[in-house]
Amino acid sequence: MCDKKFYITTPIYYPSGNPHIGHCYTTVACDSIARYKRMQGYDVMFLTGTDEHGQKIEQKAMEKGITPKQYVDEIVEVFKELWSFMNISYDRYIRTTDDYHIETVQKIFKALYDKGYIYKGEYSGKYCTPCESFWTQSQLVDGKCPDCGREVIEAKEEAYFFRISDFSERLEKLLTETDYLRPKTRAVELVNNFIKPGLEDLCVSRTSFKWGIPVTFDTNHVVYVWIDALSNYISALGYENETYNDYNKFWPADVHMVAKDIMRFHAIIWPAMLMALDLPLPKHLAVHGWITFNGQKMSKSLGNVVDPFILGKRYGADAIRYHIMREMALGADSSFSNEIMINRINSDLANGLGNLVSRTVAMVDKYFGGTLSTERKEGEFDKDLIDTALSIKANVDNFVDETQLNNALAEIFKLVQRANKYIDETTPWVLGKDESKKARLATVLYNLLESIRIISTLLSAFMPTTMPKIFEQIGANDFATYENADKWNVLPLDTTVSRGEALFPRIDVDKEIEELNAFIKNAETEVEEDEEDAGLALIGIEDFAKVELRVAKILECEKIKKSKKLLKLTLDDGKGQRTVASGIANYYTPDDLIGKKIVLVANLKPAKLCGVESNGMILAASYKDEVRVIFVDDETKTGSRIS
RNA sequence: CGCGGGGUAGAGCAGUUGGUAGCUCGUCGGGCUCAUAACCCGGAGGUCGGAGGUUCAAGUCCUCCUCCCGCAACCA
Repeated sequence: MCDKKFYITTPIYYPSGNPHIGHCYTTVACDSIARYKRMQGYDVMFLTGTDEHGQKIEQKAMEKGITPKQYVDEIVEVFKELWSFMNISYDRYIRTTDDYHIETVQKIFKALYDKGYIYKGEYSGKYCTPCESFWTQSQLVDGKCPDCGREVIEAKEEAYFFRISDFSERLEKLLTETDYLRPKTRAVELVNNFIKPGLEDLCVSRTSFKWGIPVTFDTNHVVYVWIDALSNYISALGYENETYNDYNKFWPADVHMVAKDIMRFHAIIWPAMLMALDLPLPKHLAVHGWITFNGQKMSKSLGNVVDPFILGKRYGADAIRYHIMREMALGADSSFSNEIMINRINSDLANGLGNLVSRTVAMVDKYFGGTLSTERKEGEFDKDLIDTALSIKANVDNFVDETQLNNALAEIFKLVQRANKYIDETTPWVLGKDESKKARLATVLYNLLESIRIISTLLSAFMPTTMPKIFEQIGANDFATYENADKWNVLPLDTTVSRGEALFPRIDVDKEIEELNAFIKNAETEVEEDEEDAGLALIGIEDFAKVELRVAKILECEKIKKSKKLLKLTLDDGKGQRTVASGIANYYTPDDLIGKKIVLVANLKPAKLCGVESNGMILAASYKDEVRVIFVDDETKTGSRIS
């Protein structure tokens, strides 16, 4: 029994689609830290899960004609399958649809209400009836719905609010004066953008959809995402429920790891909730960037979503884990491309580590028949190798504690390089030719085995599948412990090795990239098909007739200064001139357009965009990130109706 | 003047409190042959975005300019 505990969490993921490499990023990092801490003897709680409520899930389920619960059940299975595939050692998996979580959330909501931090108010927002959505003043575009551009009405909806503003000062201090936020550079951004302008009370309930946790004392309302999702970190420990009872043991969390898009909620709302509940705050919020693919943010429509299953099957889960963590710098985005990944796997894992093990074991096999003789002879170079080997554990410890996994790995690989160098320095193949140098040879190979033992022990948290294979090969099964990772002469003098398969086979870069690109192409095709399948509902001719399409000529065109994407077009619609703003500045220059004839939607309600009043829109075809305006040939009379 | 981050060798990045500019990959040359055509050593390659300023000394501090990227706003 030890009193060292460690609690680490991933966010709970939103299962509105299948998991991708981005989900892996956070989860693999947490898993490695969790494993490392377990190795160090901590009693670890590693939590992950899924956030399963909300309007979007409700809609998706409806589209598929199943219940929301059925819908999330399916996707949760895929998540769990992926975690199993990636060898994720979570201790607990929370689903916000679990009974105990619901119980906790309801109690928290009530408690905050009783304390006066939640009050019933009116969401006197702007409401767009067709979209069934509320918008804040700042979201409105010229007072109109940002989604459809129609008039919004002043509507009032009953809602509950959380007095988050009560905690402004404490939050600012938390962010700027403590090391809660990692990296801390983000604190400025948060404080300037959200705290300084004044925190608005947060709307924490909804009546517009039903798929959520009901407010016990007012069942028209369901608890909105903030309180529902964030509470998972304590409900999973049994806070205010009977299912678990290790809240006292594990709370406060040591690390919440999140991607930067949800930093805000974890940096502001979650601490505020805990303050309101009078609970201790988590120790650290580690924020990492996104994985970008060839410099672009990953997205399905760009067809660059990396499927972790495909990659894992080709290169092994550990190789993917390694690459993700090696590239991951706290806070920064890391670019992902098949080429970078393959090169990394080749140079670090195949050429560096894999080859080191291979050549060492092969030599023990070749010169000693697999079992080292026991006589020894020290030599130069030994000390330097041993010093390096014994120093890395402490450094890795520090990096892991600071959630700098890329640096932790770099530290370990310093020893890989040092050991490879040691082989060159000591030239064991020369020693092997001289029977009188057997003792020296045994020492050299032993030192290599010891180095590999330390390397593989420390790496076992990061690559849990492959490292045991190394233990096996170097005969270290009983000795590869954390305690031994800064000790020397641990393996028996007459240790026995056993050759095995190549740990990380070298990858043929060109061939693989070609094949991976083929996968991506296929994925793109599927997306296309999906989009076609998801076509709109049928309409009658009378609906179409409501749209007034006319041929118009572009008289003038200029960029709208305040905007990146908008061009301001002056059109002749046959009756007179009108101005239209169009988001095509990335695809066309004014010169491309002036004098051309295009199709105008003439009866669209006006809207103001970046200060320009737009009367209508012009038709363009869009595909992926390509946009082409529909031009009409010059003979067509300006102003003629299209039907 | 909305907020923030960044421009350092071909690419990707480190550079703490100002004091000889480093790492990984790539490239070129050499060494070695135990090993997964792997390993080891060395070279080339940077006026550290630009211009001023502070200083004995600036990638590192100050000012201005410029470009890029996020957020926000916006793709009628």
